Amino acid sequence: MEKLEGHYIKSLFDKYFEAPVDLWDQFSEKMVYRQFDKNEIIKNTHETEHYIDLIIKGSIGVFMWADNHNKCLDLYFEEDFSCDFMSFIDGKQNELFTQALEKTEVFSIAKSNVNELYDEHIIGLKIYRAATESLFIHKQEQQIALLNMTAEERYQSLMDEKPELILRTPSKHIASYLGITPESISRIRKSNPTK
Amino acid sequence: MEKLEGHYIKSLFDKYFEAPVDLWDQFSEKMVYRQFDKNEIIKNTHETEHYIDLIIKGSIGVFMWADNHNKCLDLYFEEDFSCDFMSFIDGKQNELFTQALEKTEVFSIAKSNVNELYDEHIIGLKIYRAATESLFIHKQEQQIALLNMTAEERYQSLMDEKPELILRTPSKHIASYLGITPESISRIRKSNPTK
DNA sequence: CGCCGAGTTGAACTGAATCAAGAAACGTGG
DNA sequence: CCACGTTTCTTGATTCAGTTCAACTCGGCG
Repeated sequence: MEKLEGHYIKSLFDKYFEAPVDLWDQFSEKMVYRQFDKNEIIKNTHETEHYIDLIIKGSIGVFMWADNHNKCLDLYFEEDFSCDFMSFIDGKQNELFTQALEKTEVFSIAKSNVNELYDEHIIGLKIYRAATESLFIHKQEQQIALLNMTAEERYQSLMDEKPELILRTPSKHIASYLGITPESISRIRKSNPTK
Repeated sequence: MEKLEGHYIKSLFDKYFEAPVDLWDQFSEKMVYRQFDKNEIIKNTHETEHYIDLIIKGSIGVFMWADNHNKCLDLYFEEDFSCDFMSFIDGKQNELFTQALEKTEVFSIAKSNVNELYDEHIIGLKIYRAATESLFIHKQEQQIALLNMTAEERYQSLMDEKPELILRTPSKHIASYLGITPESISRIRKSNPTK
């Protein structure tokens, strides 16, 4: 797939905000197809994020380098919007980088085009509002998990919510995403042979 | 203070988004003065959040009950906007409650008025966009702190960034905000007599 | 075939929690 | 303003979840 179509985009956005198809058709013209190899860095540390990437195939992680380890802050899959939102929002460089975890295809929206959409259509702002709200809620859920749950509970919870994530993602990334070591993941799996 | 004035509101919002004073004057008419006693519950668990509260005096915490403890997810002070944003955004009840930590005065904006502002002025949406973006960034910073820093480092970092918070807030709340126990806070303070 | 990164397993260690008990601070009513 | 009860804070002893370090296995790939 190298060209997007309004109905398809609409179906992706409907969970956030419903808008007429012709708007999405118009919107699709602003999107650029890109693809990345497995392990390719999409946005490196100390670069500014210029794109929101809609994942068509593959998966992308947002990482940060600290204490000689990559810490995974978020994982994105098909139909997710992947982005270092922190940098995208404030327009600054930071310590985060994004990396394709598999061979990955995306449709990218440049920040300048996003801004243009806001100015042209109030609906663009409403979509973006919905998106940032959903980002906030997801982050708060991560915070609650880290504050209230043990390593094992966090793993179980992820397993229940996104079992396919567990299968497709190297366990070292899952480990750092949950704030634990690969060794601990390994032990949790052993002690709990629910697949 | 029981009535707000455009220039004052403008000064509060300018860090998020700049807009003309007359808009803020108009906006101020939608705000209602409320006050709460120390420890008064503002929004209880299993209630829906209907307001964003601009704190004029005092402080407010967002808590959740889990494992026989109140876990503090956020602390707000003068000139902050306090809210259970999770419930405000999705309009649902949840496990969170908000509580005044001191005698507290706020100007509240009802959700219906916020929505009205969005519909009447594109600028209202832009402000809200800025606010949700800032919420996301703050939450991600909390996530990064929990993933990368030790209890002591988190305490030090909070001390450096908001020393007045440490002085005004009961340490049990600071403890749960940082994801540690009051006993550990006490030991950290002892071992590090930087005030 | 041999290498190399990823995953596993074991043993020792440690940061922080838990449990328990006492001291200090707070506020409420007399 | 003081006395008393309640809550918060401190301190110590113990425990434990999860890390660290190190050695080994496995599977994929050049």
